[in-house]
Amino acid sequence: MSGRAAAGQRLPTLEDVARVAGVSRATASRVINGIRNVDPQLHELVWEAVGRTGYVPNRLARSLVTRRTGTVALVVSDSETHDDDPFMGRFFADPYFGRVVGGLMSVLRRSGVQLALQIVGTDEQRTRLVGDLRNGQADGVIVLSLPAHDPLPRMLTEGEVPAVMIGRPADTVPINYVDLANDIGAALAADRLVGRGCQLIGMISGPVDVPASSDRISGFRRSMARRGHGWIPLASGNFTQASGEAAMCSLLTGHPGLDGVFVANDLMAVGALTALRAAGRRVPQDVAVVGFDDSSAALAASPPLTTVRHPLEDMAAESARLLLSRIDDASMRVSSVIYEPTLVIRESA
Amino acid sequence: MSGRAAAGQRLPTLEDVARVAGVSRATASRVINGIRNVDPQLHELVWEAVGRTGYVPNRLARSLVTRRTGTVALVVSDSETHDDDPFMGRFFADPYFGRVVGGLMSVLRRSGVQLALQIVGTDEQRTRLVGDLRNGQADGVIVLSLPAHDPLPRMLTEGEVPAVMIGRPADTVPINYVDLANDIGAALAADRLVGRGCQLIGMISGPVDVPASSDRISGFRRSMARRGHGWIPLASGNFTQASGEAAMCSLLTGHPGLDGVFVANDLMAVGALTALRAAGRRVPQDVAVVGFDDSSAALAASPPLTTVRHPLEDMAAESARLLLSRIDDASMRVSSVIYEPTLVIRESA
DNA sequence: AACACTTCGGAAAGCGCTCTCCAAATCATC
DNA sequence: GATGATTTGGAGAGCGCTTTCCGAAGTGTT
Repeated sequence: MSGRAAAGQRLPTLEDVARVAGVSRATASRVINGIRNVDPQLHELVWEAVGRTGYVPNRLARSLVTRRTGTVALVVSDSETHDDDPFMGRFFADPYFGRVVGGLMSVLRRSGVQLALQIVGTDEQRTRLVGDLRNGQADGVIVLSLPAHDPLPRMLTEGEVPAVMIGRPADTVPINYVDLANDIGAALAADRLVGRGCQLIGMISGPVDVPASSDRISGFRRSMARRGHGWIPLASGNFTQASGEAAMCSLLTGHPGLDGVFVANDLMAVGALTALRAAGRRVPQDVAVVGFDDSSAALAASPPLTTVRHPLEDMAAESARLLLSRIDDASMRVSSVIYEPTLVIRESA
Repeated sequence: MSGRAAAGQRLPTLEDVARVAGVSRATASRVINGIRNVDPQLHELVWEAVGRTGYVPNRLARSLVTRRTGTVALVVSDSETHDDDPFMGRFFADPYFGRVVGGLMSVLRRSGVQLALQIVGTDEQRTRLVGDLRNGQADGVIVLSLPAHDPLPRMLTEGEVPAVMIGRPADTVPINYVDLANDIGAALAADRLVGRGCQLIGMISGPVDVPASSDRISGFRRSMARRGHGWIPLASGNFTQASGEAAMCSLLTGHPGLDGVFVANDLMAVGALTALRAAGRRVPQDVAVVGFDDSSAALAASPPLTTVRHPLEDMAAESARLLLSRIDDASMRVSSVIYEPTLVIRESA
């Protein structure tokens, strides 16, 4: 049907289509883009020529003039690390990243929008990124910001690049974001642990300077205080399984009577489970454990983790929708969406 | 330092830089791209103008003429499913995807190459994709092909698009690929299980029509046969945890005396562990379990899984290197790399 | 039949950049 | 100092596409 140009040849251009159809380039363009009314007869002729030549519009050329690329960038903003730092590897291996991509794609695919992945580690890379974006490299960006104080969000707003963050920025920046009510999630965990009758309840947190983490800490503390637990033992890790195991050990050493623990993410919770088992504590009989994220690790753990469900896919999808409408309507005011987590009860608490 | 153009304004172009520096566009271009010798004085002038104007080259325009985008596409080729099919979500949530991205990025980042994500489900989308690629949408592609018989690899070679597959194509296609010696991995598992003294050994496989999966089956069968186990009970799942649990149940029903099982991936192995526990079997005392992948689930499982380590990041990195050199040298012959897996011994076997 | 109004196709001006070609300038050589 | 060989800067032709502008043709009204 479609006469593919012999491989290796110059590909057919709009010019070729126009010639074959016997019309001007302008008319061919109008037909192909469905713009304005075109005589049905010519219309037909053009499409036939498209079929015969095997024409495929060149997106680059089109973007150059329309100033629209049909591409959205997912930028992962990392703090300055060595190139060989294995951290990024760990980040990608964590289901977090994939869930975000999946959520974004579920929306972007429908709109025929592409996703381009960008990783920036240094300020120089950030500057270059913003420059490229202002130049129309992508129509907008979804930002996944890892460092506690990231200059990127501000750079983006100043550069007037349509952007949506997943997770609230640490500093106050007028940028759209989609976030989770981390404090509510922590309160859910507190409820469960206290409701179960736990007396001495500890917490294993993530790094204290990233917003998602500090919100979980403060939310947990506040909620526990309201229930008469004025002080709770705290150990912090870095969201990895190993750090969770270490934190659990230190918690157990300082407070042997611990009978409940809230862990700020599932991966660390799995580590905590290991430490607990090694210490001869049964879960949930001796120590109840509540995790956070409801990642696949929660279900795989034994016992399966009671955990705060983080609707990450939904949040990512929403951020994509937000970005898309922001791209269509530049005048859109900054608006953000906060999702409420729910508690998934399994066996660990 | 850099005089940012007021936001919302037209961005400075090469033309502007040339004017400010008092040279021609051609000279400015040459200086910026470091091409040919340029009078050191002009050189200086141009860079100064770049700084003063805050000029950032427009990649789109550049790509249009150079026919190089500095972008590589990661294509996930899926079989035709409903748009709302949750399968893709599961795929992204699995660490497999993230590990591939991480491996690719570790190489691409260094070369300043971007990664664009593409998902194609229907043949129409595949056709459009190849068209776009031939038009120079990306310099090459890394293909992650899911369906058993995917037309994409052949379309890509016929379209002369530089491509590297991760995982061997099911049909014989002259395309570069990076794969794992799945059969050797299966043999490693067989060794371990037999070496432990297991008498009745079963296997839980993935879908029988995808190469990675069938290679594990045939490799395991062959290796077991060589050790005197002419026939092994087989149940198959679809690589999900739930399917692993179900498969284990059916295996146990048919062969209550089972004392060893090789599971074709860790996620299913975790499911199998659950089924085993429910059936009152201790692991590894009653039944030894060997998984495949060494994903994070293996370490999180209890007991931690003995598993065949799949060096996915390394493979992805290698595929990126292969693609990059293929892009630089179009004449490069088809060449593939096969990685050998290793066995990671933990507690489950 | 003359007028204003609308509809529609084509010519051509770019979008921002690279790169070929040419002329001018520089250098070396005898 | 004249000649040829080599550098080096600028003019301008595109890359493939969209879109403005304009004139020609068609429609309807008095």
